[in-house]
Amino acid sequence: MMESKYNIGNTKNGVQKFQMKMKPIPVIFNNSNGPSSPKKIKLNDENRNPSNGQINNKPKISIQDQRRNLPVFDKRNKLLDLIKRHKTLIILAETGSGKTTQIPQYIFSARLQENGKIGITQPRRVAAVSVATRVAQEYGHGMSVGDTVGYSVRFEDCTSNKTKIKFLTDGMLLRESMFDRILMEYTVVILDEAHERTIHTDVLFGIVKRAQKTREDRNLAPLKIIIMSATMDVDHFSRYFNNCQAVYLEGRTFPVNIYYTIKPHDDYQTSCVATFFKIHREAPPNHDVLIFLTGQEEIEACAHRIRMLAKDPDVKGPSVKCCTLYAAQPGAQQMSVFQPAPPNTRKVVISTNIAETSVTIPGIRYVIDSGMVKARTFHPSTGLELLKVQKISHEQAWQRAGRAGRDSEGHCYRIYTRSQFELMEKTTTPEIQRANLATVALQILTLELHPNYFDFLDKPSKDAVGLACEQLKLLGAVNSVDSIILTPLGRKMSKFPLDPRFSKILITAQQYGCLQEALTVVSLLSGESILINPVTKQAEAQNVRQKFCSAYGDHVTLLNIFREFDTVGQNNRRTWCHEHFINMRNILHAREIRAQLEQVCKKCDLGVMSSCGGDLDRLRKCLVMGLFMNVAELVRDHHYITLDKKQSVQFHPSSCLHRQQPHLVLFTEVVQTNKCYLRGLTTVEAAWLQEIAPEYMKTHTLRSNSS
DNA sequence: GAGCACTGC
Repeated sequence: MMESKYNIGNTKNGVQKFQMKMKPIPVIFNNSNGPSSPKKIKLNDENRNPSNGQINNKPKISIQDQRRNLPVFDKRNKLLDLIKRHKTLIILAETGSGKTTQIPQYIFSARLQENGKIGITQPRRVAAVSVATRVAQEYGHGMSVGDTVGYSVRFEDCTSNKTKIKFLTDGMLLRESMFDRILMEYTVVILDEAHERTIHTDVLFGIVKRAQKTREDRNLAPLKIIIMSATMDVDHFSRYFNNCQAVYLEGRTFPVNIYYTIKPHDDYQTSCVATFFKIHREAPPNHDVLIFLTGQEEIEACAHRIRMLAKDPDVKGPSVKCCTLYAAQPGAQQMSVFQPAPPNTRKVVISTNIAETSVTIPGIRYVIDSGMVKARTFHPSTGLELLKVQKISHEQAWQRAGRAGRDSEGHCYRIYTRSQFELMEKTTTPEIQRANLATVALQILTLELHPNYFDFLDKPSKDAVGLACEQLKLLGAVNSVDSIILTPLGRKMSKFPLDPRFSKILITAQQYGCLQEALTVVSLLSGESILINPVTKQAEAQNVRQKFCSAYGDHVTLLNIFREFDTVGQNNRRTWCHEHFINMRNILHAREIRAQLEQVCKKCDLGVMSSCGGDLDRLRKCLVMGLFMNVAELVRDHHYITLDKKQSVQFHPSSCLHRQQPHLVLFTEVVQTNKCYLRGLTTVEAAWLQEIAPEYMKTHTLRSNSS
């Protein structure tokens, strides 16, 4: 049997061998605490309530008292005065200041929004929904969400004509801006969590700045812009917004003691385990631990080691409840992280960076920070995506440490030395500088601007913008790479919340009579993977799903799975998904996406919902319409070369085609890990390429024209 | 025959 890199195998030998090297050498930390954080961290008054009020055994304090207890409360008048006087304001606010829930209410009570709405963006759906719900409660007077206070996220618009305070995801405001580029619905726009620098917020910076100027020039109702951020680097934001005013707001979190290792540790996984047991011996049982690692396999391996070691009679300390947390996990498993550990038990959560910002786990007193993260980067010169384990930035390190100080004083053990820390990057590279920009370029073009001249806070590279424009031209969204005018096809493409290549597939599906199938495939590609591949039951998962596999490849296989799922009755779904190793949350999500895309198709007058039934050539040709620049041909045994950049690649082993070697395939993506792998494959024929993408084929010739 | 961090429309 093959041995996994991380020794998860359950063979007797594996475990025994594993146990031999399981007692990790203790990691020694520097005990002088040093600065606990570059930010000012203030200790809570005993009587004060944490703003989120999650963990609190003290008598209930009224909502209005809680509001008054927030640090931002004392600054209310000063803030309102600043907001009144400045058309753009940066609010630098620490965690726990209450900025997100309070500032919109202050503005509203002072009627600064006049006849318009206050829009507040959040990078994540859950945040937009939960903050809106909280503010509606605080606002009181029997109001429920959707009245004065509402939210708007994908698939869920909870607003009415009475709504004045509207929380929405940054992606949602970006989409709104494509219908009204000067955002006349709003008189105040607050871009919250700006320091996270999501690709959507970055584009919005340019859009609100421009909207403000345009409204000024045309004597329309002014647009107030408020940027709320936790970053220390205000100057950068301020310069961009014409040297606007910035104000600092202190927060309320508990002190976190930081420990660095005395010497560097290359095997950060083992060091994390060792550090956990050091804490485990010393800390009271109800003090929980959060460990940051990089990925699923590593996390499961680490969990296995901790569970094994915890059973060791030599190990001192209470019993251990070990949970893992990563996005690809089935929902139920994720929930167990939030359940408190039984009495006299220590909970340890091993997580990816999902616990950095997206998920808050109550009760964490200790954080162990490996200092590493798995990140996706994009290389515009090759068009290649790279998934790579790399060092985190200072920003991320402080964010991780802060997770130990949510409810009370905490501790953070960094599995790196102080000098290693000093060498890390200060900030995380903004997403816009490491992503495929095709969608962003299309969005900018809807504003009749050229992506080369868009006013970015931080410009993406010329290569990246060039590649995006080139792709849009190949797809027919523009007539030339310099054009700022979208073709009718390009305008239609911009209506879809999709990568332009996928929009193209849907728009042309009608002419191949396979819109139904195209919708299904694109929805499945657009959401997260529906396949679950547990490390220990991989063969079983692949066997049971074998019946769905198509000789045409992965896209048709996905279609088969979705079609079968649709025939399963509501009551049997959960069992069916479990038996077939299908992620139910993700397949239901894909179905939601499908419904939304179908609506967009109808709005674009794409005609009746045609189906190709069993004639799957039509679907495959239709996929070529959008993905002709993603084609690879066989050169020798299992080795392929991409038509576009002549990159040497292989099929990813998870593909249902990986044992076969068709002459020509199209792929959804190429990802470089240890090797360059193609994922999401469909076999195609050379003649189709000539027929469907004659322009492209003029500059890209196949090695062999025999198909 | 090997491994896919995380959001969002």
